[in-house]
Amino acid sequence: MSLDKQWFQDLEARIPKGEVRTRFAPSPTGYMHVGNLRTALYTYLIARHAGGKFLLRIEDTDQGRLVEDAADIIYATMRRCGLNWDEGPDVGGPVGPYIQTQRRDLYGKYAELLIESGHAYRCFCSEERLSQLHQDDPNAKYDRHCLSLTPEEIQEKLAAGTPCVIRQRIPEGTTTFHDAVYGDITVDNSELDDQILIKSDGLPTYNFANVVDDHLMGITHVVRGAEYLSSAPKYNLLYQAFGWEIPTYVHCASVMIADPATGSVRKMSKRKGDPSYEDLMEQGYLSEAVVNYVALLGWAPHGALSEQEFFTLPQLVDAFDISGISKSPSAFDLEKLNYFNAAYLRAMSPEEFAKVAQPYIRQGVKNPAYNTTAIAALLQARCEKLTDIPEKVDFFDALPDYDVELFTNKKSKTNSEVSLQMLQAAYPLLSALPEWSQQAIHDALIALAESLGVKNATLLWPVRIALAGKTVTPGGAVEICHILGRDEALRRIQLGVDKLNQSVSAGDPQ
RNA sequence: GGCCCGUUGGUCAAGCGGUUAAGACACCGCCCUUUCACGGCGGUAACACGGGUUCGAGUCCCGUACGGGUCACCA
Repeated sequence: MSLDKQWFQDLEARIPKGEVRTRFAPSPTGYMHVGNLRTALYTYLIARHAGGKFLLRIEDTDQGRLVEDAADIIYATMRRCGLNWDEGPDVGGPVGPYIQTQRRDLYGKYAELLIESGHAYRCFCSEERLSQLHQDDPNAKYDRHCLSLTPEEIQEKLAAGTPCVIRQRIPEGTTTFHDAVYGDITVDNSELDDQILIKSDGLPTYNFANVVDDHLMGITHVVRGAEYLSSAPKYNLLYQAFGWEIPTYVHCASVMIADPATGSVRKMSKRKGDPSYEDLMEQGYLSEAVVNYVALLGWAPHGALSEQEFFTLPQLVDAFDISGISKSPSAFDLEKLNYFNAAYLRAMSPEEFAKVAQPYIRQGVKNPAYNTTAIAALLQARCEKLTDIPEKVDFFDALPDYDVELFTNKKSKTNSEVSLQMLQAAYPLLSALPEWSQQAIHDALIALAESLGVKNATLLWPVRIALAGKTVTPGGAVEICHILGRDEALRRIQLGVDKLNQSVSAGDPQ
């Protein structure tokens, strides 16, 4: 087979030079995992920080694992996180196509190049033979059975249509590669297998497609999970065999999660029920909060910024630095994400918050008479995530069947008898209030407490219990009273009076 | 098991030869207060272990232990 030099030259001529170019290269097999998201984020930040280009490439060479619509989920997630790409499957670019199956013809030609230069060879070994080899010694590498085939034998098998793969020929010696996070790493080539470059279906393996595409797309920084650290030497050998410039490797340690079952940490895994980005969104987290939190899982800014922990995406772009990436795995902590999310919720303007909270409030409060904006105002400082909302506000629709014991609170100095007196005093006051505003209700109740000679809490505790039927509520007695409206508020207070009357007349001990 | 990587409080982490070893989450206490929060103040808690190198080591080197990764026609 003769190779068309011009074809290669044309392809190479398209490679942009003189700018930082990074790529996120997911395989479309499912959802965006937290570790993936972080890798995508760092990849994006490195490019943007340097004023370079960020590309998206879909690695779909495994026909057996394709998942319908998985690529769309990736696009949507990336966009929602603000990780916009300059080149990619849907937006095009100078070095496309950006989907590997659409580039399938090209990998074989490059593999052919390697065969010509002696860096690769065809292998006709059957799956049976290979599995037998593996059975004999599970740790064995390929025995290079096909390396000794003569050109005639190869032609013969090819002509006969024997399925074959192309393998990388690993040379003798040692290989050293440099990683921006881990430094120099040297391995003995005897540790390296003659890995398959082109599968028998003609498609490249991940390792090969990655190298070819990264080169052809002008990628300067290869950012990926640390699980690829051990295959990096094979990459270097491939780059060297082609005579290509080796990119800067940036390997990122795994994202772990505490496993309550074992009391230790393990790698995050969807299969074990650990949340993906999509799950977190469903659970009421804000995308900005997740991105901010995830950025800090395995990276920290240096110097003056080392105490800062709240970053917008543009601020991350500005502050991000590869040298701040951690070598050791870090654990995803939902508690801390909650903290970030709560902080983001509180930092929103009341209008913004009311807007995002509205659907969640409506899950708990169906009655259209109740103003969701007013309820939102009470909620803003009181929830860590949006999904906390419905159960916090359900008492507006229906007063729970609460226990009379709730009226007794030591700190407020209330018991059933005191509460009864308070409610009986509050009822006519509220009933006669000329204006049903929050201010008017507040002033009237505070004045009542003073005239009764009790502390505010002694009056307000029972009122709030009667109105809400629960000890913990968003907002105090005044706010709830106002939102419920006069009729409903009075009805509930009367209900409280009745309940207390029964209890007191029954002679219940305090 | 071979090879590679890692190890600062429960968690995220700063530190890059000389510090009383930052800060944040969580936890505890106090204050504020109309419940719960929010906010404010304070507190408990860490350099895995053993050898070196050095006047001096969390910081450098070597072991040990523990943890992780990887050894596919998966990515």
